[in-house]
Amino acid sequence: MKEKLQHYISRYIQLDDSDFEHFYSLLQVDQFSKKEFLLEEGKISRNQFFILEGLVRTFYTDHNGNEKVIQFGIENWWVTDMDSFINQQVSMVTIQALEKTKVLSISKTKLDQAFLEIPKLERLFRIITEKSLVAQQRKSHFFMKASSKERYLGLIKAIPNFVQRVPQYMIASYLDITPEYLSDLRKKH
Amino acid sequence: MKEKLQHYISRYIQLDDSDFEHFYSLLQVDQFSKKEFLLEEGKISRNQFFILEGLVRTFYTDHNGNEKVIQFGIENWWVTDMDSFINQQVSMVTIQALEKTKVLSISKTKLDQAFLEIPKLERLFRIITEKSLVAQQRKSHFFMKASSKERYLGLIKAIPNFVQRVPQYMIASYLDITPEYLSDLRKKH
DNA sequence: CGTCTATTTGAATGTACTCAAAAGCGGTGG
DNA sequence: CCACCGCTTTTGAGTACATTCAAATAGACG
Repeated sequence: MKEKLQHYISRYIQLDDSDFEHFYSLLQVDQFSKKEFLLEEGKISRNQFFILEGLVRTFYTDHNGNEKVIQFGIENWWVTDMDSFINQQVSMVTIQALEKTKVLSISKTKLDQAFLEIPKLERLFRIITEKSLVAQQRKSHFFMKASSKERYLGLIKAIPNFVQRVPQYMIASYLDITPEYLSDLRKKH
Repeated sequence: MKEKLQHYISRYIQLDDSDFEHFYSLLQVDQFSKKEFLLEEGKISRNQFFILEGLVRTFYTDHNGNEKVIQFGIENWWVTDMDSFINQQVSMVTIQALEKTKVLSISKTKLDQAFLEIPKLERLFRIITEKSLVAQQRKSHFFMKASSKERYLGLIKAIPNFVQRVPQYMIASYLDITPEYLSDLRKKH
């Protein structure tokens, strides 16, 4: 738990034990059972979550009342609605556990405090944010570039075992196609 | 020039004059004439650019040889291909000036140096990166949510005067529709 | 003024959607 | 342990949105 975070951090910056302990003391361990919400649409995202184990999805509800998945989050990922978290505005999205999920969470207030008290964290979160940005851009470009069939094949190639942990209609939603059409694609290959 | 950057920075962090001068000394003023490239596909993005004046587009070339615009950049924006810049990998995109464009540029090496010598810059770039991430996400979500007609209307509403500075086929490309279909949309409203 | 580039028009086509219904699957209670 | 219920996936028909391709028209610039 502690070690998982420490190991994660060590991939990006060097943080001595006392700084790490200090940071860790600002975090809180939380558990969410299947279907529970980490964040709900219409509320403000007060926390950023580091996933220790489990699986979550982020989705919004469109004007027809359909839930559209925009991201999945797994072990060793930070998740939140950045727009809501940073600007402390009402969120347009919901984050929900798809499995029993254990996280470390930190509030906006405490994170801001952490930045002041442990300057090295600025670097860590700069790097994490850069990684997120790159991931987000790669996703966008792939979606623009690829046909829906290629998107599907790309996904099962990129994270094969992950597809089995998630119902197909959520995969379809993530790929931005209807479940019916995904079913078609699967049949034809 | 100097003042533009200073003013921009002051929106996010407080930086004393000596730190600012130090940072500024690592920057270089560059000018690109219309159609010139700030970055070319297949090369590594060595620099990050702060646009002082002018207009650029970022695009990639798809398998049919069509150029697909993924972003425009204007005054007071930092542009680069983050994926290529951060990981110093070959870039998949090209950045081109659409007008005579004046920028401040900083190399990866110098920016890394700057982070070590002026720790406050970590915070500045963390914040800038967060802003970019949020902008990128807003764009993605809007594109997922809205129909192509809504995307067009949204664009001309968001940045009306900007549409006139850019040929229509680039707008179409940015909206991820064909120029023919955009022409249709415009006719019908 | 002529040439090159950008935009519009139109017809044929394809990709993906909607809606309705059937089939499959998994968990729960009797 | 089986039967049923609810949820998920598949199937199919009809349709809409957006594309391709070719050609005509308009616009910009030297």
